[in-house]
Amino acid sequence: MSTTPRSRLRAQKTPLPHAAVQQDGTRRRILEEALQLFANEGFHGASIRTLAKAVGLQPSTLYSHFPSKEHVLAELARVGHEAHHEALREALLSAGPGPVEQVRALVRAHTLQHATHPQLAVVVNEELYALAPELAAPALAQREKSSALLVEAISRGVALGVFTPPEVLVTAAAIATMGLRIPYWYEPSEALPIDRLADLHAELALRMLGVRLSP
Amino acid sequence: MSTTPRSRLRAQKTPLPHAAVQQDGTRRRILEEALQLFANEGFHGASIRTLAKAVGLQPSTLYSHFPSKEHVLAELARVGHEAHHEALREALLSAGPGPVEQVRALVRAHTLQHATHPQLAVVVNEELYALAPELAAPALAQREKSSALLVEAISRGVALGVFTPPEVLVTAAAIATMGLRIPYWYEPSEALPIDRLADLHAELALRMLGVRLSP
Amino acid sequence: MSTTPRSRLRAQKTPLPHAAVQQDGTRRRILEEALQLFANEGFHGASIRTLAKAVGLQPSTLYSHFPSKEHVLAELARVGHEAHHEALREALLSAGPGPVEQVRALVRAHTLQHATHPQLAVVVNEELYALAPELAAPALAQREKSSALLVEAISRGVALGVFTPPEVLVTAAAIATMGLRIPYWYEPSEALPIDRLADLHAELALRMLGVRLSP
Amino acid sequence: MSTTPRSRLRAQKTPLPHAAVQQDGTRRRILEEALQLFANEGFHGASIRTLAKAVGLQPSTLYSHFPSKEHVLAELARVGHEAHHEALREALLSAGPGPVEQVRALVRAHTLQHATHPQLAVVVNEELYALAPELAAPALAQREKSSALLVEAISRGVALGVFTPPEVLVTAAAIATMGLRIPYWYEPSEALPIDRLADLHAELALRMLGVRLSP
DNA sequence: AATGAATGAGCCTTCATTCAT
DNA sequence: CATGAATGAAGGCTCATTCAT
Repeated sequence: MSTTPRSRLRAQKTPLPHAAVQQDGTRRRILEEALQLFANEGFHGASIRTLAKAVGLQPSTLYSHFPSKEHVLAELARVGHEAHHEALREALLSAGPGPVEQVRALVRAHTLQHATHPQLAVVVNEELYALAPELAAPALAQREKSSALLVEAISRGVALGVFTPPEVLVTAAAIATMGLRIPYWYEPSEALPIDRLADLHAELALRMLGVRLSP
Repeated sequence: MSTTPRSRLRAQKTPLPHAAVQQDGTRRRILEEALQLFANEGFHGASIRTLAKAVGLQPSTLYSHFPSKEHVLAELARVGHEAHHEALREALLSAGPGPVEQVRALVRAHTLQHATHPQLAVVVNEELYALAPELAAPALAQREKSSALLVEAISRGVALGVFTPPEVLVTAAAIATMGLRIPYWYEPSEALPIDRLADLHAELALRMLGVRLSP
Repeated sequence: MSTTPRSRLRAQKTPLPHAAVQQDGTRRRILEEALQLFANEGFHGASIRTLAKAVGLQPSTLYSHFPSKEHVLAELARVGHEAHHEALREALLSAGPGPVEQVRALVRAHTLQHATHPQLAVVVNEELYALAPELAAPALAQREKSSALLVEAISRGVALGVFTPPEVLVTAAAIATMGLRIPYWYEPSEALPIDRLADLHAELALRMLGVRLSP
Repeated sequence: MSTTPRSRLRAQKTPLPHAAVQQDGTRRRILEEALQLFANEGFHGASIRTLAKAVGLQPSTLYSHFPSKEHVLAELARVGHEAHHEALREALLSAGPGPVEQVRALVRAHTLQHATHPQLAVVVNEELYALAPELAAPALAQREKSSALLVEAISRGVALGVFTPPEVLVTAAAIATMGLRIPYWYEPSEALPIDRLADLHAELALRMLGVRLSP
């Protein structure tokens, strides 16, 4: 009854993270367009034909670059998780040794990543289920490692008596979750620039952990 | 390369909320099975054939009960949003007049709803994009009203000087978001029963709002 | 439902006949692999990609050696029919002038050819229909000449009163047919070596023609 | 370079054997057209689209009647082998107890079957390789049983001293083979009607077995 | 000779849906 | 209400082939 081009996100087209930039020309263009399509219409909702048309190729040509539609998603998942993990790791490295600084750094990086690459965040978080287990595995492993970084920082803070969360894992989940929904409601604006959002999320995270910053 | 029955949720099959129980037998069984399928495989990933088989009917028979596949999703969305909104309203009614009590009641109800009906939560939150605007509209309207309830409670607390969030809307989003991801990681257990999870989320919400409960 | 590598023949990989040996290296390797593939999976069932992989080349490279997939089959057909015809001609030359000796020589050669080159026999006999008429024509012409050799030998035997078949053409067809099915059931063994099979078929042929050898 | 509608057989369209006549209307028409197509262009050379068009249906409609293209072939194989086996069995039943009569009856039935249903014979003999093993299995089992009938009759004749073949199995193979190639060269004519062909093949078979009928 | 990207037609099959029964 | 045959569009993917390098 209705031919509906509906879109899941408010975000405009955003570039791939640096991790994927080095890829060869056509392959990269395929990834870029697939990112938009999978983000907006879902993996199952986007067709190879639509993707090919978006890239300006014949459907069959896609198979010179990826062995299947699933592999395109798998590559996006790999790129997305890698970029995310790298961002967290760098944040941790440039933060001081204190748990407060570290959590702040982690949350800021997490937030910035999701606000800067909303489509990638959505695809990586919502469409992974469409992947065969063996193709999803690498991404899931990296995801585990990323969330461990936060849990460890929190645990150290608890051990040091700096953090007093009501329960560590539930609180860690709550903190990580704040970032995940960003693509669905947030749009950068002068009133709320990305960097300010990152600060706010860090502040909220620390509040959940029982840290009182301003009296 | 892979024949993969992959599932998005850890949750087992859960019943429809009371709001949908009154529906006629077959129609209700269709909704129940559609709920499982849309939750696990996505709206586009689940086919009318699969749904029919799950219900024990021929595909064509579904059209005696719903005018289209989209309408099945729309009905689930209606039911889900209605149940959710109703839960929030009741929570608010049975809470006292204080903002702390009200936020606690709202967050608890929000959490309970998502933990008790994880499939419905997922379908309602992730699959609405597959609906034509006119079919999604009622659900989106109700969603607006629901989130307004929280924002209002927070705002009154701010006005009364009870709450001191760093920023009202971002904080409200963070609080609401805690609930939305529950289906993806939470499973009821003795160590963390649903009611305890609700308490924890309420506590975390109040912390974000600057309320110090235990000294 | 099934990913099935099925094979039509029991025969292992066999070499091309001498007639084709003189061909240049890569071109010959293409013919050799095509022979296996066309024999086992049929002309339409084997793809240029599979063939290229078997040879260790890219699909496009095949076109440096043959103008099309059909031409590969045509060349196999040519080689096969030529080798077959050559074998019959040589057999006839080294046989004495008597019809019995000649039929024996022809049948033996026919049998040996089919037992020694089962793949080629299958391709040449079963896959020719996949060729455009103009490409199939040379092979069909040679086939005509080959079967004429047998019919002539028989006819002379009849004229001389040595052979008393119930009907010349049907008997000739029956004799020729014995060889054609060899690839489907025969495997060389100590109990039934190729040469013995050839003798048996010759004996059977002569019996059909009414010749009583052993009293 | 060439769009070639080539045909493997000289035979015109022939009906399905009685065994398949009882099938429901559309399903049967699919089988009938598939028989022509698979016989003339091979299983891989015939497409679902071509088949659908020949039946006057949409391609998708075929899947209301058969779960896959392979299953259509499997059903033809079943029907063909069943009809063939049935013909042999009936021939044996109406023959007297003597080995000569029995071989004559078997060969006549075998020949009649192949001359009357040439396309079925071709499909059943040449296209079975395109079937997944589990789908081909029933047909292969029946084939085994059918050829056992001939071998048994011959063996009994040998035991009784009536037959003196040079070697039982090779002779049996030669006898059975005569029938298999009929579709490729035989066309019913006044000069050589089907029944006469059957007599000739029976005569040739008995000659191979060492039986001298007319002095 | 060989490559790899690209093509356009075509592959088998599944899709949501309709309709006569 | 329920069915089963039918539809027409679209699904992911493979086909043989071309061409610039």
